[in-house]
Amino acid sequence: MSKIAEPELLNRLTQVFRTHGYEGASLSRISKATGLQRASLYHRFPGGKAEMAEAVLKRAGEWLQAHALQPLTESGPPERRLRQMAEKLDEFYEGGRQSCLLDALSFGVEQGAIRDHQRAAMKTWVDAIATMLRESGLSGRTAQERAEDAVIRIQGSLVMARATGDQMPFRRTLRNLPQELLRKPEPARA
Amino acid sequence: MSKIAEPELLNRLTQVFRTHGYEGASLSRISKATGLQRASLYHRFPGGKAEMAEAVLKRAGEWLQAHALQPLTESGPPERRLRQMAEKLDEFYEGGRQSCLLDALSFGVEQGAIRDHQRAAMKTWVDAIATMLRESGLSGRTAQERAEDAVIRIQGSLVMARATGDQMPFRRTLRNLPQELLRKPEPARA
DNA sequence: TGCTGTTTACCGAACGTTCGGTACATTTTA
DNA sequence: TAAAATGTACCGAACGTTCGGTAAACAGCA
Repeated sequence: MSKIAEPELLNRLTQVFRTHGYEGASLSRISKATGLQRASLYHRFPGGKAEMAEAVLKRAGEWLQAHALQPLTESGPPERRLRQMAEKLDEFYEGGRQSCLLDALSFGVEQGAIRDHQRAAMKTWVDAIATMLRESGLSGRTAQERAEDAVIRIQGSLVMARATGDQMPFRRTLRNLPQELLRKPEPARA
Repeated sequence: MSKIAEPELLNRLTQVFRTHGYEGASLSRISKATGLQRASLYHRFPGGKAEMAEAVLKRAGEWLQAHALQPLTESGPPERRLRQMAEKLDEFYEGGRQSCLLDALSFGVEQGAIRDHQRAAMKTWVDAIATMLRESGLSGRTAQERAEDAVIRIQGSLVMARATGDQMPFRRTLRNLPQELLRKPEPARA
């Protein structure tokens, strides 16, 4: 059928968007990365670049859901479940060498489906962690804040990794994530 | 002399780069935002867009150094100094509504002066916090990691703010920053 | 002071290139 | 052979950049 199969095509598209952002992901670059000419790309994605970005976001979201978030809902000690998530995130972001699409595609994209998708993905991610933390005994409010904190730390360490070229902070963040999230809540301060 | 003075010019340039990233900051957009025609921009910045981005980075770095990092070196309780930094960061990022240039300009920019500048800026920032934490009694290693953590949290919460449109996580991150950084180090775990 | 040459700041128009996108012919597959 | 997938050739628009030139401020000197 296709000279290049859908999954691999999406892989390469993802790579381009992650590296260059939305505006930097020109059709020339995409064409070069995928081996498909402009017209062939428009055959696969009649909606053009916007549809490519959406497809890439959708797929990344599905992968994360299936591999990183799904373990959170299973049985076993909470710390273990969080470690599984961290492991998958490490894989997804290639140890900090790859950017997050939610960051890369948040510049220059005004509104529309892409923005909506981003917002929803972020919420899904936070909610999944928060739900798990609540089931582990944390209060609703603490669980929510820590879940946000977890995503914040991951995103921030990816930014730092990209800006400095050093992946260590990212890996350390992932490693410390489980215990940070599960630590005893400190009493409210004066 | 100038129809638009240097500081205000840089303000508007900063705004464009923050919002759209490097590739998204087209000369048309910059021209519209500054009120200067393309050619006039090249009078101010003979090096073109790259020089504009550099100038913007330089200025942002100087502002942060003078307003957010300098208080860290002064006298007074550490927590108070950190609160002053957080206050200035809140101002700089307009409560989470503005992106960080270190993030925005990290896509699509291959290498060269801009990349070097980013790397240096990130290091300066982390070092300033780490030095202060060390002076507050934290061990060198803990201080370094927590300083990285601080920057990570700020960057991450900005990403989240941008992706979700909600500024609360950013503000909460800033508010909690001082106590998070100064809390007693936990003993090494099993 | 008045004159003159230089500098500063800006602009309109155009440069060649690349952008995202399309019509249509050709190849591949079933 | 019909349909699906890909390639060739091209479009108008926008890209970053440069050129030639204008108006005003500034300089030195009589």
